[in-house]
Amino acid sequence: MPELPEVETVLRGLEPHLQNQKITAIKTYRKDLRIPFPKDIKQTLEKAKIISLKRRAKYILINLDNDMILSIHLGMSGSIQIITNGSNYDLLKHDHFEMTLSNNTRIIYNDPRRFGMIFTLSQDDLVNHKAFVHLGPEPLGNAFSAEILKNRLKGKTVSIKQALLDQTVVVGVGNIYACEALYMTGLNPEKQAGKVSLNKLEDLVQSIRRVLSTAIEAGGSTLKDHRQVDGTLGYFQHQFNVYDREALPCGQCDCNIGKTGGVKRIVQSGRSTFFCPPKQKG
DNA sequence: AGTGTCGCCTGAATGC
DNA sequence: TGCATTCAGGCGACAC
Repeated sequence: MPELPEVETVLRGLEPHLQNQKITAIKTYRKDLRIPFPKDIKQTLEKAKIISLKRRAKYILINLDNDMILSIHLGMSGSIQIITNGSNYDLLKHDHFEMTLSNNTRIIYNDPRRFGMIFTLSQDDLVNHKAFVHLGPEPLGNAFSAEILKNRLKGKTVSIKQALLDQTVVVGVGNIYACEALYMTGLNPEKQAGKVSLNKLEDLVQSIRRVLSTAIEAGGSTLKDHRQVDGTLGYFQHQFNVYDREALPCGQCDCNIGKTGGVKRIVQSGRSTFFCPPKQKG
């Protein structure tokens, strides 16, 4: 469930703890997540120094001074715990990976459903690695625009909702923010992707940018709150306009709910879509 | 190449 | 109470 904003929030939470630290120990508590841990992960990471943290799509990329990158994907249920100053911590069920740093901080990855991925790659492989080579533009970057989107949607017969979830179209948008962005744009999620006008796509691009930016801001405050309670970084709860609000009023509701039935839930390609029919006719 | 479906995985919620 | 079923979803694999 972590989408771009949650991943970005986790990254920002990790950054101050990881930057310029040396990795002193790596432990794996099982052999795989969604994919196996690299066999040589210990050798690759131990003794390396962390230079910087970046994000590409929903991947956290930790750049090391040995020209390698540690890539972490939270999948659907991944979260990260930061234990500082050698505080006591008993491993929990589903803690699968642990990294100890020279500042005596422990970074612990927990993932009940194990849809996440942890792997390493070299800087040279970044461009051509199969996880990254087909990815579309970053929605918050300069390379994302209505024209680009129009181009990528050309001839697509799938719904605009499904297209937004397609990583080759645009990255970082998952089920929740796809629903929210379409609501904000007043676009019907079932509209054919290739038939959305350039004008509407202008609106959609702005909506995607806004919904993601707002969520990142919300994540920032969540981060503060979380740090006071414990060191868990991961998915955070947020107020949505339509997502998970079946039969309830939408965020900007001025409809007669008795008549309209409120937010509608449909299933597209096996995924729930929530939308407000009167407001999303486009 | 584009599209549709399935499987991975656990825990919460629901059904009988 | 207890057991079985359904659902959640990011993303790769696969079939057509």
